Amino acid sequence: MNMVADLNPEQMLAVNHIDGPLLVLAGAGSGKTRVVTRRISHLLNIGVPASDILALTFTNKAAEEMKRRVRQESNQNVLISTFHSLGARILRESSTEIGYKTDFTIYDQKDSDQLLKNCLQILGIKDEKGLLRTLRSSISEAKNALVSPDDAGYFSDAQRGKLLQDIYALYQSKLKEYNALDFDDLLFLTVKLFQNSQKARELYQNRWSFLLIDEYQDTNKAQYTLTKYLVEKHNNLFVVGDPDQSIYSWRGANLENILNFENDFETAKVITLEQNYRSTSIILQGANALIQNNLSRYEKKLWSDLGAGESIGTYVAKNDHDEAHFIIEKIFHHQRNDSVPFDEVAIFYRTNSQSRIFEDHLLRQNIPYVIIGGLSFYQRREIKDILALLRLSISEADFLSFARSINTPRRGFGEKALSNLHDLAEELHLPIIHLCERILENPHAYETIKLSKKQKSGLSEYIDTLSTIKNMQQTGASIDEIIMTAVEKSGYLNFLKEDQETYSERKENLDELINKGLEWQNETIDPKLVNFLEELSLKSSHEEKNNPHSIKLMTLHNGKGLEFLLTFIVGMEEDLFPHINSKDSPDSLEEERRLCYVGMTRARKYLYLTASNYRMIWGTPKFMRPSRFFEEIPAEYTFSYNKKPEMISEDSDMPGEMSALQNGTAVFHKDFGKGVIKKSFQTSLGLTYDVYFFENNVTRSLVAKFAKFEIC
DNA sequence: CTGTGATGTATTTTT
DNA sequence: TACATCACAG
Repeated sequence: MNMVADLNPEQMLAVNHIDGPLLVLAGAGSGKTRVVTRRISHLLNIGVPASDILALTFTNKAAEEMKRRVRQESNQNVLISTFHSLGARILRESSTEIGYKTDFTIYDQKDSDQLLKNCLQILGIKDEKGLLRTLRSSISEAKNALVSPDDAGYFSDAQRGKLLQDIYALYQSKLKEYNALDFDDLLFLTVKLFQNSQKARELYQNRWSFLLIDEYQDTNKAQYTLTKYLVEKHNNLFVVGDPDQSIYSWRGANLENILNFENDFETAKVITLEQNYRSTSIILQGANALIQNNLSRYEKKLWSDLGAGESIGTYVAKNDHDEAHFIIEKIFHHQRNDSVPFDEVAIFYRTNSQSRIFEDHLLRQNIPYVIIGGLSFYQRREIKDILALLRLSISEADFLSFARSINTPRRGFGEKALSNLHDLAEELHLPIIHLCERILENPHAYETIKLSKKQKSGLSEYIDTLSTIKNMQQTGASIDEIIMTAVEKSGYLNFLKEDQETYSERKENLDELINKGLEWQNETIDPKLVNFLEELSLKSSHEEKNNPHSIKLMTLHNGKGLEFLLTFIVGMEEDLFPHINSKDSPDSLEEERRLCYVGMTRARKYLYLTASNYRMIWGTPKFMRPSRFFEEIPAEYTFSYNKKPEMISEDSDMPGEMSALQNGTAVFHKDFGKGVIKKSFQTSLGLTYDVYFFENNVTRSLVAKFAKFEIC
């Protein structure tokens, strides 16, 4: 194939680049991925061995896509992975150098939270409201900034700092005791490894002589340092990114990394891609106008020759249902008039919790949809329970997984029994499973542990299951068989049957896990359980079953890198987007704006921005004001679908305007059914009724001007 | 140890 | 709303 025929001059320059550092400043929709994959293909064409090349991305999705394209273009397999899985790969190879065993477990965020909770308990600190969250993010922040628990300077600020330092230290030592790493460790410890071991450094510097990095604007200090080490010898670094699309500063991303590229890498060249191949001009100009409001920014002039196109539609709805209704109407409209298929439609929102109302409406209208990201399959209880068992069969010291699985089904191990076991294991420096085995062999050898009959038989069954699983691995049983054994022999399936309500759903999920195992088994060269588990931990958002004709719902963050013919950004209200937590600092406000920019530039032809005047937040109604971002897009690019008479006038918000219905009036509500008014009163939202509904036997407070009920 | 119902408390974004 | 934690009874 001709590698350059369909490229513009700048893209061509980038693709043909071979030696030395290069930064490609690639605006939204400027063909970034194509440039990366073509450049890989070009290197392969001129004789660079595939094994010399390494490409890094932030998400699995991006890595998959790139792999697919490279395979298509050059028919070769190049190592393309996320930063985190690269870390895992390196650390497994060199685990002993950092004091871990090679089969370490990888903890996801929920696991980390649990461990952190245990640490607080050990230190006798009670888990006040936001403490756990704060600690988790502080520790994560520290690791991403390459700060160890013993780096005294960092934790200077008085008591808080000392507390943080203590907990961080304990947390880290527990991880090691359990032979487990958290997500941040995958980067942090890899950097540490390189800092401390010249041997390791050289090994990996020699392994890859060409390094490519996608979304470079989102690198944090750990990733940046890792990059520095990897390219130190050959200096062939090719990065692409767009400062305007930097949306991960809360994960430690440092915009300076991309802005300082030319200083960091002395012989660096820079190429800017400004032609957008995705969106029509009006959409692009609207997005450009918005992002111009950011002060700290490199000016870039994105342009498109795809024609002016449609105006950006805006709509401020009465309430969240009205907003959803508007969107569904538009989806049908474009399906009828422009044959826009469902899979070319995306709804973007700021927070995951916003998906629910759209799900309700889409379901009601029979529109197929998929939620991308969101609550992951692998976070479900039954999945985590089984995975805990599997992990333990590999890494026997993983107390967290032990605590999770020993009592599902109930085997009589409660808080007390667990803490006794934990203390003894710690004291004897024994992996928890080894300790259990010894106790079973010689029940009277340990004073602190007295097992009841139920506990004894339960534990011995449990250990038996584990060793069966271990045996199966050694004798090369397939992954799906192993999972099936874990589910059945452990008694877990029977345990699930106790709750008839949830049984079938949970069973289905486990079946899907088994299927996943089978698939993975078949497409992997050397299928080992450790690797399967690693992939699951690192792939938090698993791809939904291929549902080719469904519309996509996702957070704006999840939308990065994607494009859709018809795109909605919803919930564009002050305090929601921009989010309330971002309002105190100009920097984070600018990041919200970049997020909006990312969302807008996903649209190819049709873009709608919507807000709602009124929405339920945490079960209570709230008035909202349209986002400032509306005003930042010049009116010449937009078209408002609000008809004047429908707008809620300021006056109608005034209390006392409506006269109250009498108590005892029978009403009918379309969601709640028949009811009767029990009380009427004024609130800040105006006239409000307490209505008793017969169907559900509940009394609800409904604001008169929003509630959809009729008098019967 | 286990099950229950009451109570309170939090929602940004992800590898 | 929805989930985790807590108090209490069995």
